[in-house]
Amino acid sequence: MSDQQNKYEHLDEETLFIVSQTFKALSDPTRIRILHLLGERECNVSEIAEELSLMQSTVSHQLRFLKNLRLVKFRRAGTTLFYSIDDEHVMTLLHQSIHHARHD
Amino acid sequence: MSDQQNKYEHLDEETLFIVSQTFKALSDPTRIRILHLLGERECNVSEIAEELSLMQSTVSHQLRFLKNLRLVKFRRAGTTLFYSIDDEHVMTLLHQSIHHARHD
DNA sequence: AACATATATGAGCATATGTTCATATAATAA
DNA sequence: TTATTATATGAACATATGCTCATATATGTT
Repeated sequence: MSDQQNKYEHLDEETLFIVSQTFKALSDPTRIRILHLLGERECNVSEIAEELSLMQSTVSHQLRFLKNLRLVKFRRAGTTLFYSIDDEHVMTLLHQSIHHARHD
Repeated sequence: MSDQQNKYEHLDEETLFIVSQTFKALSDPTRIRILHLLGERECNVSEIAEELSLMQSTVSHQLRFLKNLRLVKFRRAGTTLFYSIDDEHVMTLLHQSIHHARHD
């Protein structure tokens, strides 16, 4: 029989990268606010900026970040882009964390 | 009757702070590796450094970070400090994320 | 075409972050 | 006490991050 040392199974590089990227997306207050708002309703860029008192440019930059990670998606209506959530799993993580922050 | 506008309920500052801090802790590969290892077994500082091929100083700095957020705790045995997980909820978030990273 | 509106993008800047090196501290042993 | 081992800490550095400003692009309108 082989040794019963039960060596530790390291996380592989790819998993580590994906996981850290995901949490990084959720680690910034501005992105959390944007995701939380989009969790309530679909919004265009200027609506987000106004509702959250952010510069249009700030919102646009963060939306690009979130879109690259496929956490949000958008549909076009003329010159207006409506953004919405594209990753329910990440929203679940966010909502769990919010729930715990409030009840701990 | 009042308007049925259903205004958006903003996240309060404190929740936002706690949530972003929590995810920030999980957003760094080194901290993820340390937490994941401690999720398997209690370890002292040098064990962590050796198992993960990190400098003792790096491990110690990150453990302080995690301890400040009360994600880990330690017990003393002579000059040796054994660290272990102190926040099962955050470990749940981590494990969920790892699971999804592997299956998506 | 010219113009208006909505959004995206690049550069610059200030701040935050993570690692390393050198050294300090703490507990124990001789 | 001195030496040894384990861990913590501060400073310095390089890189990453997030915001703002100015401007570009894209669509629609006249």
